Amino acid sequence: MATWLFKEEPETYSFADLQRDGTTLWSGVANALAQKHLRAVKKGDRVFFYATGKVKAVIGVMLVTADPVPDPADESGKCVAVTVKPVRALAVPVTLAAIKADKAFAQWELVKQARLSVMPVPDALWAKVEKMGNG
DNA sequence: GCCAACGTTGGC
DNA sequence: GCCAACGTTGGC
Repeated sequence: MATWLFKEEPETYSFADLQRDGTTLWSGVANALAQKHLRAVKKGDRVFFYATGKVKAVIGVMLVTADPVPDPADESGKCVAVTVKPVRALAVPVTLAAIKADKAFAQWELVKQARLSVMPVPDALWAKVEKMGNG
């Protein structure tokens, strides 16, 4: 099982929206590197929901419920999308500021490459964020 | 195929 | 609201 982080602007689609919907197709990822990561996602993988914009924090955990499929919104047919469902909201949001303040995260794409919207999460960092999110 | 110009994203 | 970083586009 691999672990990932997906970014979304909560005014576009929030974690609460996902909890309400029960499941959603994570589509509309256009960036080439983000697509490369997305194609490597597998059913059963876990994903952090990171809210951009005003929130700027990891706020929830999701589960991938199906392997990547062609993104129905993409006319080129090259992009993929994955289906996710919510697992739980973190007790405490893990803010970008808190992540940046800890040098263990210094090499992570979340810190180094602000515009990347899909990225892997190394095991050690996943455990650390989960611990920080438990409050 | 290169690169300048332009557009977009996301943090501040 | 601004701007840095980065991606994309289009002219050559």
